[in-house]
Amino acid sequence: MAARKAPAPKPRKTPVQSRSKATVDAIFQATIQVLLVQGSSRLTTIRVAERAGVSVGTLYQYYPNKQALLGAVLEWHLLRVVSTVEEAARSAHHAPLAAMVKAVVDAYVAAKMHDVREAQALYRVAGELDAVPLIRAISQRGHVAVTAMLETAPDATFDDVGLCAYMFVAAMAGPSRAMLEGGASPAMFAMLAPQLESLCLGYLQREAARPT
Amino acid sequence: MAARKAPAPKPRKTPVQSRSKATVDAIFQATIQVLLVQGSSRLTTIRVAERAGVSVGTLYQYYPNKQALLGAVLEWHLLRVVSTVEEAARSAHHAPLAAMVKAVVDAYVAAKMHDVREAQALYRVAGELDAVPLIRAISQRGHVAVTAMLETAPDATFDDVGLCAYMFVAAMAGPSRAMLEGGASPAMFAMLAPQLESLCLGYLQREAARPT
Amino acid sequence: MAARKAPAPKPRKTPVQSRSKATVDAIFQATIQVLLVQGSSRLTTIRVAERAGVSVGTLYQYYPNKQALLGAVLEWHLLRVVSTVEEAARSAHHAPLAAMVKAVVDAYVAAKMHDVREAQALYRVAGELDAVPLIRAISQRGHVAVTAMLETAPDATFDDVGLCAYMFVAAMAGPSRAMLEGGASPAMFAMLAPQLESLCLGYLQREAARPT
Amino acid sequence: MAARKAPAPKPRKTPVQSRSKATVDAIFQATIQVLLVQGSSRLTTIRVAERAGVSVGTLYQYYPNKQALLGAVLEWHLLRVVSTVEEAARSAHHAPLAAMVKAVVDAYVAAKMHDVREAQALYRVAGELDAVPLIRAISQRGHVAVTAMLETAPDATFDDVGLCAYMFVAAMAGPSRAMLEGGASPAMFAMLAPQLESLCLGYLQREAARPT
DNA sequence: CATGAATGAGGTTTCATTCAT
DNA sequence: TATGAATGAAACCTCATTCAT
Repeated sequence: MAARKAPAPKPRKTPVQSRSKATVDAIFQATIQVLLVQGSSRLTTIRVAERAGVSVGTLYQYYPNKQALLGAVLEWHLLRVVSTVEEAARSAHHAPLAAMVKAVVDAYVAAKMHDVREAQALYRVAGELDAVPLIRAISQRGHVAVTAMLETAPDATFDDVGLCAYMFVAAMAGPSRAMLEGGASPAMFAMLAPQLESLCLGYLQREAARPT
Repeated sequence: MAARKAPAPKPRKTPVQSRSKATVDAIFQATIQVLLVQGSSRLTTIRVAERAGVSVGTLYQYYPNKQALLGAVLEWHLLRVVSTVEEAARSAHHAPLAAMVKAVVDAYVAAKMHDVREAQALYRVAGELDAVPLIRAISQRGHVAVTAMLETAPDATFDDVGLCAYMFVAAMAGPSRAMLEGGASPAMFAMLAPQLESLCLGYLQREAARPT
Repeated sequence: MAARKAPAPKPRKTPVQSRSKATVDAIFQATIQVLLVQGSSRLTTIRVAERAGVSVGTLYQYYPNKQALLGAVLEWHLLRVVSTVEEAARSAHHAPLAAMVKAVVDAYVAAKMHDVREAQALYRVAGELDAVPLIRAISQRGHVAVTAMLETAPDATFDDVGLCAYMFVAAMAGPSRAMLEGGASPAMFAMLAPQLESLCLGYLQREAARPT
Repeated sequence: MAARKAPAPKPRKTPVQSRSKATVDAIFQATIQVLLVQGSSRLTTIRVAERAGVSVGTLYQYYPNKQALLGAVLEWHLLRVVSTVEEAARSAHHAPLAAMVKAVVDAYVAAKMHDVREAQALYRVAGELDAVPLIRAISQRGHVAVTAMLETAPDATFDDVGLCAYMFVAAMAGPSRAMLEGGASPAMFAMLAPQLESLCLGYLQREAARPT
């Protein structure tokens, strides 16, 4: 499943003229729009170009192929989520464990839920790409930030901070995706953040309490 | 994403004859094989038929179209996972909370990790279908089983057992998928089950301790 | 110029049904027709399919891509020419040198001029293919046949029969192509065969007369 | 193949300024480079312009379209070859037949083999153009020069000098191309010139000896 | 004049589905 | 009933050419 896929190529041209800048932006936004409105199976280069108000040829001036385009959009999305988490983690340094968890969970939920369907759709297309390296690299940033934060907790010390940070971040994804994929009700969504806090805090407190 | 899709058609023929049964099985296995070996974008009806050792025509005798086939395969996979969880839950009735969690987590991890890549690939194609109702229905069975189990816990009572069961089941998926998608090391995989236990037990104990 | 090119793939399906046989034949003939009527730059798979009276899809059932199709047509043409030469050479064993030359030249000119424009067009497309191995292999057959013939000449012996055979065959191509490419008049074409005889016979007699 | 094609347009601007001259030269060289490095099917105007260090727009200032460019490059190449032959022919006036042949063959082989692959590639693109008139016109110059030379031969007279000159020049192309297209060994290439001499001299001597 | 972004027709190829055998 | 050849819409991508800057 990995061997078949070529590494996702990068944009082929850096926009030097201002006209270009507007065009790439339009293509970028159009990709997300088509993904949301039409679904991943109807996401074609022609439709993206049409929605962006440019011709297919123009699209291919900036992205050498469909994969490159999708890769760029996915990266942009992941970066947005991870930077939100990074910032939250940084702001919670030296806070009590419960406050740390609340800060990170709130940031994560806010970022993820902000564009609920966008996230959904992007995870779908990620499968067609060889997105593993990208996802891994960006996740790494989240783990590093959360690890650094946990190490400053005044009321908890961990045997394996890295592992705890990994589980912390990964745990948030489970119920989030479950609600997205299962089409949960607004009432359920309202409970997501507090429940995630409970989930992660319960875990971290257990791990902090463990005998070395 | 949902409005566009017609409800997934059902198999058009119930396998009453043993020959039919064998054919359907072959098609099932072939679908998964092609998905794993060639990837979702190369999953074509002709390739499935070839791998199953039948003709395309025959395939279309059993499934009116590609969606119906994928839906059936996905359902078959989900049922296998959920029934494992159901059985584990049933067998842990009246056990202490920690034992319950261990039973369910072990069953879940065993079932999920058994066909690691199969699960991955199927979730991918699930996006192309209108699989939400199916996923919701089958998840529901898992929640019901876990809810029933939790209600018999001798050492814990929950304010909202249904919600706790939901979070419990959903939480397991987060780190599991994270490891699959991120291509974790064997060492990491070895820690999955105990860590999931800690995660879920920490959560459930917190929730059980809460004041009503 | 060689490294860029993948080896021309072979037909992908052997026609087992009689309907298939007719289809491949039609596609084959259509390719030549389009090449002649429209020219090599207008030779598209769609046009070939249309002319063959089938759909593009059908064309691709028999040839995995355009190159494979062109390769097959080129091979067929070359085989026709070389087998004509082979037969002529075989029939002239033990004849006097002049008769040998006349036999081979006449056969060559007849085969080449038979489909003048076809030969032209095919040499053009050959450049887009990696046709070198094919051309070399088939030329080899011609050289072998002519070498064998020359060795039986009662009135001439050669220092290096292989080289002489090579030059003999290659020499015929020069004026032939010149007339084709230069668009010679019918009067010129009429002189081709006798002139080629003179050319080749002059050469071979010189080489036979040389001191070892 | 001829009726479809409009007469190849001429360059739209004569290089009077030195900057223009340099640009035209750069475009010429770039065309040949792209042809050799990327192949005729990847010979695009943008690639030529890039390699020449100018913009497409500039390229179109000098040549109204791609055909005009290719025509100009082909003409430039052919002129170089033919002028070599002309010079050799002129220098061999009044020499014995054997010396004439040697002079012309050596010049031809030197010119052709000098840019072996260039010649090959150009003949390929020539097919896409309506290059027949051009090729004929330039060949004509070669024939005229050789005819003039042959008429001064002190040791031979020909019934139809024009025809003999035509065959002489055309004959050289056969083995030359055969070696290029067949990818002959260096040993074979070393024998090309002497063998061509033998071929052409044999022919011319036969023709000179013929009874009127 | 030079530039290079934009165009869009057209080329190659794939694949779900049908239907004559 | 099973077969697999045939279909053709539709996907991806390229490239000669134009024209606003």
